Amino acid sequence: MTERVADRLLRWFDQHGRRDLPWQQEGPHGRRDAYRVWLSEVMLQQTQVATVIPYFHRFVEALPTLGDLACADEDTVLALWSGLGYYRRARFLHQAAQRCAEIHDGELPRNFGALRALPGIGRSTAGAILAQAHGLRFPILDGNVKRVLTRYHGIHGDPGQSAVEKELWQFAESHTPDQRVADYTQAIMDLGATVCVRSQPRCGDCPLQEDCVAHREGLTAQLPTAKPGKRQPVRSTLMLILRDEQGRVLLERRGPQGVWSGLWSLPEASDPDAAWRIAEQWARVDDARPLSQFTHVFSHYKLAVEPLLFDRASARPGVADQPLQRWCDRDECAALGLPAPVRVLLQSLQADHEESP
DNA sequence: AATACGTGGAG
DNA sequence: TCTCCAAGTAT
Repeated sequence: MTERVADRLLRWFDQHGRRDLPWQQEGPHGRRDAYRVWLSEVMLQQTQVATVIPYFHRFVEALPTLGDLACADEDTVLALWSGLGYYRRARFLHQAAQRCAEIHDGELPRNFGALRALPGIGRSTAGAILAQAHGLRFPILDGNVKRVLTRYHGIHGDPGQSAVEKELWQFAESHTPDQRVADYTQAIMDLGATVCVRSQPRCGDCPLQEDCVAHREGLTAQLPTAKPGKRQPVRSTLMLILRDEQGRVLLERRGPQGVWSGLWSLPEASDPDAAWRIAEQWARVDDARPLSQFTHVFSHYKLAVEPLLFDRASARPGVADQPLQRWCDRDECAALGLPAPVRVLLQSLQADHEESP
């Protein structure tokens, strides 16, 4: 009889697991802080550990408790998230914190149903929080676990398909032990992240090698089944950089729908005529200076961006003040959530502005 | 069920 | 340069 999966993973974890991640540090009561575990789990959705770590440090330093998050401005939250992507996560996180303040006595619930009902917390994240923060026996099924389980059990088919996913959840549930659930959860993720990696897995170092179907049948390169690729459409936009004498730039808050929702970004136009109509409210159209174009890649399309710089712009009398528009200097930009390419664009411009004023 | 939703690193 | 996709969730 082969030793069960959980015991092999836990033994491997004691030797090779990651125990120094910032959200694993125990609080004064010898228990992990559920707020930090939650924050880390949300940041880690579709995002790698190395990317998350600096954002996590910055975030908990600025907003150390769930109460701090609940009371924070959305702009503050989005500024802390700026560059991490999938900004809906940040908005949901903020909303969930406010809901905890209102109906859960200012704490994250320890009940699966209540947790799952909070915005941005799905089945896997709810399980991860309960397992990591409270040691409760709940399975998780993230990308790491999917990779390990599809290979170990030899499961073919796109893991995004509901039938495949259902089967994976059943295996995830059945492997989860009663004891050391937090360590087990971390162990299977660590195995996926460091040994059972997507390309060229290190099967020689794997504690599950002896009865892994994919290893036995030479299928590690075929599993998990890749999802059918799609060609990404290309959209294009003009971004207007309206800059006044003090180097302040006009920003607009984006709506709640679509990409970069809730972030502050540059005014955009689909064609030059539309760009002139916007720009002439603030600047001389003659001052238009095209900057070098670039393409920004999203998960589902590409965006070809043509930046247009208008110097000597300023607020004009007669042009209605819009609450969704504001002129921002460098410090104000730093305090707002900006799309990554916009932040880069403005920073490069800032350097330029300081060198040759 | 299929799609929207960011960004950066790896190969 | 290009493809793939990483600690998923919501609609």
